[in-house]
Amino acid sequence: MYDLSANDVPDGQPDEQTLNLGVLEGFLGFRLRRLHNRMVQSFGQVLSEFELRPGEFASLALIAANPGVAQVDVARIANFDKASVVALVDDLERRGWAERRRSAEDRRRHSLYATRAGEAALDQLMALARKHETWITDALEPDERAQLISMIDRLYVRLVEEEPR
Amino acid sequence: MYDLSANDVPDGQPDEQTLNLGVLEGFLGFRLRRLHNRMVQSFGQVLSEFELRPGEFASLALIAANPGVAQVDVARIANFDKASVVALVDDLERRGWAERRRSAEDRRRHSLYATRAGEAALDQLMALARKHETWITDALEPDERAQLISMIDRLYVRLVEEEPR
DNA sequence: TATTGTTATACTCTATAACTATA
DNA sequence: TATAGTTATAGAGTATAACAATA
Repeated sequence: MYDLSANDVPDGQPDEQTLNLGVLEGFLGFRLRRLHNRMVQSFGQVLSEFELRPGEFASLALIAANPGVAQVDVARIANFDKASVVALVDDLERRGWAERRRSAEDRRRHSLYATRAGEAALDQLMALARKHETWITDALEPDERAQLISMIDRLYVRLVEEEPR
Repeated sequence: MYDLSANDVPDGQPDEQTLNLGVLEGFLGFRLRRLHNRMVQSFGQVLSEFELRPGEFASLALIAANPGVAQVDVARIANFDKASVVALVDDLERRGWAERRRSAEDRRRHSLYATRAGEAALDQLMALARKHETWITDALEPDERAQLISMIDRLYVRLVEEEPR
């Protein structure tokens, strides 16, 4: 097993399997990038048959859960730029999984809806995604998964609400 | 404050501030991407005076903590591709913060060393980074930070060691 | 044959700015 | 004036493949 934490490798003789993390030890950003990167790769492999990007998956899920939602709100919740959502929804429409309808109340807005095909696709995708997530989070104790999500959300809210210091 | 969790928005009337996360509720990948993205942005703002990429920071820290380390080991620990490390070390050399020396034992390898200037820069960078991290993780309870890192590491090890399912 | 470092290439994700139509 | 969506563009991050030198 990889040793991913600090250790006592003497200077000048770094082991091949283990490395001293030095000042990165206890550094959240480093661990987060590393994990996120692996998860994107792994998730991509699991969904490779669909050739679906994480952003499309997330957008489809948000649209299905919030019929009539505007693009700008999808962007805000998923932390996308509104320009990125344009391309994501383009893709979803091309697949026939979602559609834009001009909002009657506010004609600047596109109300987004998942199609029947989109709902069906989401079911399939979720079955795969849930299996994948379960496999990963089996590395945690039963109650840690909810704890982890709670912590991630609190960190995210902190970053959204205030300026970096 | 943003409501980032599920709620009872009725179909067809999604609120502007809150959105139903639907199947994404409890979905780790989604939360992780959102947080990671914000942290990269925020960290970039904090270190903007250095015009330093997260990868350079991590590489410098690993090299400083492991004098003589090979590029391939930096890549493995930080989860970079070995080709990416070439560019990162190029940058560090250009700044005068690190240097390559051909290894005597294995002439395929470049042994990496932080320079005095590199050590000094790392001190400055770490002061800023630590301040930033402290500000963010103040959103957590005192013992949660260590818990979080422990969980992230266990998830990462799971992903590194086994094939996705 | 396998590994280390390198180069070249391409693709995804994201950021930004400018534009339009609507409010 | 401000907002929603769009377009165009550029940059960062990463993955892949091929190659030379070395093991």
